[in-house]
Amino acid sequence: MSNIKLSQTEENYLKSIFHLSEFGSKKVSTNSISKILNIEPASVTDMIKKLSIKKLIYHEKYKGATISKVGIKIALQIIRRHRLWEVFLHDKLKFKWDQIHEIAEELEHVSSDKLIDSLDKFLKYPKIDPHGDPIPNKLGEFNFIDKISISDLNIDEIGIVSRIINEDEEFFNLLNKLNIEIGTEIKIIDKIDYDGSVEIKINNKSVIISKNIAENIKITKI
Amino acid sequence: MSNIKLSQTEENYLKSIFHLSEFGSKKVSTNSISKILNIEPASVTDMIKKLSIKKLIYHEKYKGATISKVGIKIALQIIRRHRLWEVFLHDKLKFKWDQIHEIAEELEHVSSDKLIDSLDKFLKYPKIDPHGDPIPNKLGEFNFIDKISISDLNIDEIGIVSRIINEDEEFFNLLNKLNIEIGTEIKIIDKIDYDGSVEIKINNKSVIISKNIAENIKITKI
DNA sequence: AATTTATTTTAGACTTATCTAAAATAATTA
DNA sequence: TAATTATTTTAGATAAGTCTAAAATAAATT
Repeated sequence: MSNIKLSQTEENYLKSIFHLSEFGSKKVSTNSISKILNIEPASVTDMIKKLSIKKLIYHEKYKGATISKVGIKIALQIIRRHRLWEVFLHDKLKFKWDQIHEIAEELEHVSSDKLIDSLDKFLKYPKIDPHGDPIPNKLGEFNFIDKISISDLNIDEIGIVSRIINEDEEFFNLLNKLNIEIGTEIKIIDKIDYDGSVEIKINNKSVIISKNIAENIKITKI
Repeated sequence: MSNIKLSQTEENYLKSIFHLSEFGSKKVSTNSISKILNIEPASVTDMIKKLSIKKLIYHEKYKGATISKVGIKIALQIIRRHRLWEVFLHDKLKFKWDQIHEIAEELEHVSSDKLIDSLDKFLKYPKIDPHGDPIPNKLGEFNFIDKISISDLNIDEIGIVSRIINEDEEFFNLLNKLNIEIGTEIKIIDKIDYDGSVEIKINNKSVIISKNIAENIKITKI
């Protein structure tokens, strides 16, 4: 299998490149990696060379990087590890939704496959993490995520909250206050043309949320 | 508290020095660290200097190192993390006794205190790890471990297995075969003068074990 | 006590991952 | 399209952690 042993740093670059490439479909610029990882572009160039040599990405000078098949496969395993640990932290250790990401960033680099498969089993093979993001299985397969947000529903339509984009503590607190979590049923009461705000009903209580908030909450239409 | 953030490498050195010093009571030689960590003496000297500057150890040129109070405190926290993860791997993920050490070596470096305290709670504050070693609490306190082994008992005395020294797979398999685990009651039937072998009774079945085996099994006399 | 052996340290080099400053290339705009 | 601006790469430097070879010191042996 993916017997290429990568350093934590290489894993972090690869994961970022995968995310930026939107599942491998887009070229990724040196600058965008630089911004996401908070590392100078010159350093990014060095690592791009290194990952190219290992054939995890392809790279043409001055033209951005593309992640390879093997690269995608490895990235998905890192994401699998990250999300399984998030489930563990949230469900078992009772961490709050907004505190799990940082710790999972460290745990995801622990390299034992057996550990991850045992953890997966222990957690009963979860399909999504606490943010609603899908968890790849050991083959890298996963369910595609919902692409529509509350803003995309029409009046009187109903959706189930499936994913939270923003991972800030403030956003978490807001959702708490609104009684919104993964699985919450939301009905659209009104859409305000003026600024894109949306009036929604949750547990029979109606509130108005801003366009920005509405766009950060992905839903499955029912 | 111990807000000094150490690298994984520094943590590993400190842990080794702590173990070699026998709870801080003995001077530790450069060579002994070198052997335990499989790193050349010259490199060990460099790290000794580094840890000295941070006051985690004291060091006089050519005279060995002594671990400091602060060093001990930090070492105990690393050991706490290691052993709690071992309990998790063994009890929750159902790893075998001999497969947990290596993975715990990685997990112990994940640095969140909140993570470890939550894990401790989740595991119901265990006092010993699967090898029978004591787990320090968050203040670094722990129960002292038994210092006598099967060899130290006299004929007709009874002990409870409290700790397994040797962590090899072979030794694990042997114990499995003998039906010996932490908590097993063992009675001394005979001690063979010729080579120090010991005849013992486990669950009413009697076997003879070599001196070496007997010395690797610590017990609490009852 | 003098010599030999073992241990520890110094000196200098290498790798990984980073940086800054400058050069090369690409993209944008006037 | 020429000039300006932005992006990317190169060149050279630095810190952490390692190495080998040689020097310094300590311990053991004759």
